[in-house]
Amino acid sequence: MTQEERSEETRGRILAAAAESFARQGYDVTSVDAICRLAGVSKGAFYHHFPSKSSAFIALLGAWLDQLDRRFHAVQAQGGSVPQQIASMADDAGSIFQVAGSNWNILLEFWAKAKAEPEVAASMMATLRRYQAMFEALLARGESEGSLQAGDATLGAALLLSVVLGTLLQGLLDPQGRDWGGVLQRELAYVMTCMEGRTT
Amino acid sequence: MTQEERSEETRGRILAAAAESFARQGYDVTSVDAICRLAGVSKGAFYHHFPSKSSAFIALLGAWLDQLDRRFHAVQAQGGSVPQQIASMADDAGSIFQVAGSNWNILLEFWAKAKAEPEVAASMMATLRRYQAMFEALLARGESEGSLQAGDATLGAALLLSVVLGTLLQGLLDPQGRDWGGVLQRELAYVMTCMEGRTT
DNA sequence: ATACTTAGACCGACCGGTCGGTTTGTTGAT
DNA sequence: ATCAACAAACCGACCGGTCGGTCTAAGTAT
Repeated sequence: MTQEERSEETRGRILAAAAESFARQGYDVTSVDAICRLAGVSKGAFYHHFPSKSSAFIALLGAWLDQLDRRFHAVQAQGGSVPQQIASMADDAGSIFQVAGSNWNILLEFWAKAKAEPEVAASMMATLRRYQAMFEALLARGESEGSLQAGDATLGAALLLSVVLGTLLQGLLDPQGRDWGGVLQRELAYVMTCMEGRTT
Repeated sequence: MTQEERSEETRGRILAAAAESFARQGYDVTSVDAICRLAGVSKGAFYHHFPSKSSAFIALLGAWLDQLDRRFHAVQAQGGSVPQQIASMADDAGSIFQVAGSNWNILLEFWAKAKAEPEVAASMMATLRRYQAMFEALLARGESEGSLQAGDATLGAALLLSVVLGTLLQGLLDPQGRDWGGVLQRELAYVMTCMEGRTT
């Protein structure tokens, strides 16, 4: 294995260990030593790849948002009517709930840290606003192609975002409570049928 | 001032200081010393009133949930049709967004800590399920009194909860972004008009 | 091919400082 | 006098980050 490959793998192991620890215990409770232990790596290695503990956190946030974007664009690339695309996204998001041991808990950490870490806050705000704009554009397109009469696209986009985030939050807080993937699909289907015929 | 009054006031000051610190910096970052400094009280006083830092956190969570319950019941006690009551709750929840410097940020801390602290997790799950049940009952009542045709009350209740939580989350992450109180009101109004005429 | 050099990857002991919690002492109400 | 209410010094554990040193892959000259 070349040096670069090895280096990249170590970096990846550190990030994976950090993600798991942050998701399970939270950022502050997780010590750098614990991350290194879990990654099977020394502290020196950690600080060779990251200048600080928080920089690893920021890196995770970036990777996470990138992955989200890729999912989003994959759905949009496959085409279809607007209601179909939204249903697709609901399926996609829903399927994530079922992934056992997935690290979506780290989302709570991102959200919680946003109020103290300006960089996290900025990322989160930008992401929220970007998705709001994307949903608005999607609804407007649906209106123009005739598959929707949602009325106020801004309000509709906010509603869709709220439903997704709210359901996600409930799923994180009460994972065993219900089949949240299914709930999200049905909620969005419900809202979409409303938007398919209305004038307000 | 009697001893008991003085004691109660000190306890209150500690709780208020803890709430503010937790909301602003987060639970783990906040030191007991910082709480005491903010409350103008010594460490001895803190550990006289609370056996541990986390017990103060749990006490705050309990107080918070109690306050939420009181708001909820106040709205229900004033009567009115089901759609009116939900609009009332939207107004009530919406007005909270405008309260400057309110400590609703502590909600993020409660949510984040739920994954590591079983007691917090249990409280959160129980609260979510209780409100789900209350919304279900409310929708069922609306159906029986003829003011609603929401269809699946379980789904409808989940939808309402998701909208509220999702909007709340967005408001916490991007407070300056929009008038979230107004957004919540309009979102709920939108959903309610859907529920007023439908058979699915 | 082989010996030598170099630079990045990695190790792990260590440090200054902080934190949750305890202990001991003091005060004021009853 | 007694005891709850508080103050303040104190303790041991731990944490983020540093630093001198080691190892090894990759280049270079021969």
